[in-house]
Amino acid sequence: MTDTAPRPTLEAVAARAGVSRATVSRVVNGGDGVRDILVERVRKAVDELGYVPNQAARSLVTRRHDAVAVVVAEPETRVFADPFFALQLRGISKELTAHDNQLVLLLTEGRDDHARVARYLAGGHVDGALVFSLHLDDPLPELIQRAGVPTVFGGRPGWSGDRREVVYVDSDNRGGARDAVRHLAGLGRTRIAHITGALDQTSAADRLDGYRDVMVDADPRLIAEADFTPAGGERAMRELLERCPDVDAVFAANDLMASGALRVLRESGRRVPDDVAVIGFDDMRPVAEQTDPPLTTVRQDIEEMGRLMARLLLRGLDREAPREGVGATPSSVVLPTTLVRRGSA
Amino acid sequence: MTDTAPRPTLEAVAARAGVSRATVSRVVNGGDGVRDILVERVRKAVDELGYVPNQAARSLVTRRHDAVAVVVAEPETRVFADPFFALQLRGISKELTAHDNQLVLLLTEGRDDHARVARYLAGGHVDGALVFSLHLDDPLPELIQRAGVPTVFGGRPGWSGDRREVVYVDSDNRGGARDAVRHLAGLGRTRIAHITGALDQTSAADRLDGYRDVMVDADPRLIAEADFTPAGGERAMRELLERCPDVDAVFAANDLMASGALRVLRESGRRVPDDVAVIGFDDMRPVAEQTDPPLTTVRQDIEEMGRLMARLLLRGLDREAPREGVGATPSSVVLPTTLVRRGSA
DNA sequence: ACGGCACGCGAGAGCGCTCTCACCAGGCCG
DNA sequence: CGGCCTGGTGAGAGCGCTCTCGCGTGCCGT
Repeated sequence: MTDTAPRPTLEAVAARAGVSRATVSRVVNGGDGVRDILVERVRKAVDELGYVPNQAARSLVTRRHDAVAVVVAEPETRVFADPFFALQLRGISKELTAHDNQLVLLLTEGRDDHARVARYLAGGHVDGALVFSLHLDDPLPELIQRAGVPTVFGGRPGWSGDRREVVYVDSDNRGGARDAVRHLAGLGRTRIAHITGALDQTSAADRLDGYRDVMVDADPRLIAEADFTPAGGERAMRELLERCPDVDAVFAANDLMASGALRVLRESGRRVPDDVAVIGFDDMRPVAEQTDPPLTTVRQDIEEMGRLMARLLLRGLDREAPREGVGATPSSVVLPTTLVRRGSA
Repeated sequence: MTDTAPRPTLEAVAARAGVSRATVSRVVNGGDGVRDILVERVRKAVDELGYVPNQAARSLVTRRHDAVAVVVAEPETRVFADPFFALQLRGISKELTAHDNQLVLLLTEGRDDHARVARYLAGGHVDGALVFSLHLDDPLPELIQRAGVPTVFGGRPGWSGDRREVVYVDSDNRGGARDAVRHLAGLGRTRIAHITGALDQTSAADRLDGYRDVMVDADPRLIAEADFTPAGGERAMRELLERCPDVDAVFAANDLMASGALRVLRESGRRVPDDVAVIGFDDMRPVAEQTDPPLTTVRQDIEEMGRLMARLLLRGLDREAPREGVGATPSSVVLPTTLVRRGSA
């Protein structure tokens, strides 16, 4: 807990290098149009003095902050409980760091915080925002969009976004689900059940759609609604066994629920995968690799999603590829998933 | 992706309210010493114009940022893989938000990033830092301390800190370990083994110390070194069974390793807890509750740790309890742990 | 040889805010 | 009834930086 020493200013560096403030500024910001001799002198002075530009002063005039807000809505929910969040953040962080941007984290708890976040974003403290919001009825995305801050969403927002373009990055939930179910079908399974996630989240809804794409006229009793939690998975599995004792495969909308299902199946005396094949979603390593048997699951590249979100946002901010018409208004990206085969299917 | 509209300035509000900039500033910052009539007028003008203070301009003069950096070193390691991180962050976020501070997240990957972080902190962009660094030999804590930024560490840093006071928040790892081992002893177990965490982390070392406190002259073969991962736990458990087939209890330094140990014990035909009792550490719910049998473990209040770190830092920054001599220089805090009994011991 | 034209550099005007200080009322004391 | 405080207000000087100008210098063309 020490006090900050008085920091040298541009003026000080200028004096030491025997040039004007303007020249120091030029050097510090790239040094174009300054003779090499002077550049050298200034660099030396900067080093000797340990000069670091005052970001506040700079932002005041440039109106740029080189900072991006990451908004995570309602972290009580699943995002926060699993490594998802950490991985996305890591991807985001890497990308932002590579472009010298800071990451300002805003976590919201409940509706009261929405206003706070909106105010902060509208306050122009950051150049843009990356927003994670899971629930269909979450008012946050719209609030943010209205704040007029360039934004990229993590996961397809439930909200349709007027006519303004909403940019998001998501996994191919539907396609991944299709792959999973097709794999089960390819194994010769015919009574393939689905344990859904919380259906007020687009990811859960999309995975259900993927399931239906393949199981075109599936027995509706083969679909059990749950909530992405292990306990929910257990409950759903019990329901399924009761309704359809002949079930021979289960596609759970995430690994946590799949692990719950696995437990119930074992309790009921079913062998996995012999009697019932099980597939999860996410490829949450700590869970998927530790279940018995190890879980076959649909992997999504979480870290890459984060990185991509940041990249899209920065591109939109003209941080890279200034014009060229190339990335003027970036559009949403849906990342592919891959099926990871382990023991359970 | 919309552009930010031109934001009203203090001047504009002043004009509209028919007062001077100074008065508006006073009102915005608490409004002491301004007649109620004027306060009212200014508030109205602020609302009508949607005025939000420009933080950059404010920081420029106040030299305060109302922002705190959270530095997470080497997130490849365990912090990042489990909900730990998310929970701490949540605690930190809550506390910071309550005091109107922003959270700037800095994740470092490898040594190269150290300099970057140090530079950032030294750059005076934030008022203080909360630092998570796990490894004994990590140079980061020292770098940061030298940057002269008020800092609170998460977990006891391995580094002793010259003579400057190092402030940290930690769980009572040693005490928690003692409780666990005593509990096992209380169950009548005599051949109590310990699976350590990565011993280059203070938490692992402290838990080992706690184990030794109780098992004063334990058979050294009862101690197996591992690394906090499930695979490490499995390996260690196998070693233990080989070295000491008569082992009747295991205290693992975290839940992940305990889950691995559980698997190996089952494979070997041992019943838990009948033949071998098992205790973990952390109380990572998704793991501890899902093992078979559910894991008895030592709980630490992660979120509270985060909250406390933030509180200590803010207090050190004079954000609360300005003088009074009360919290002038906050000192480290070690939070108690509690034993959570489930099925495994 | 002289006018023009780069190019390199410095002077200076702000960016939007805070904060000190001087000023002007009143109300109080002597 | 005048001097003096006191509390409320406004004027103005910066905080450290960027960026536009305009002024020199050296170099080219004719």
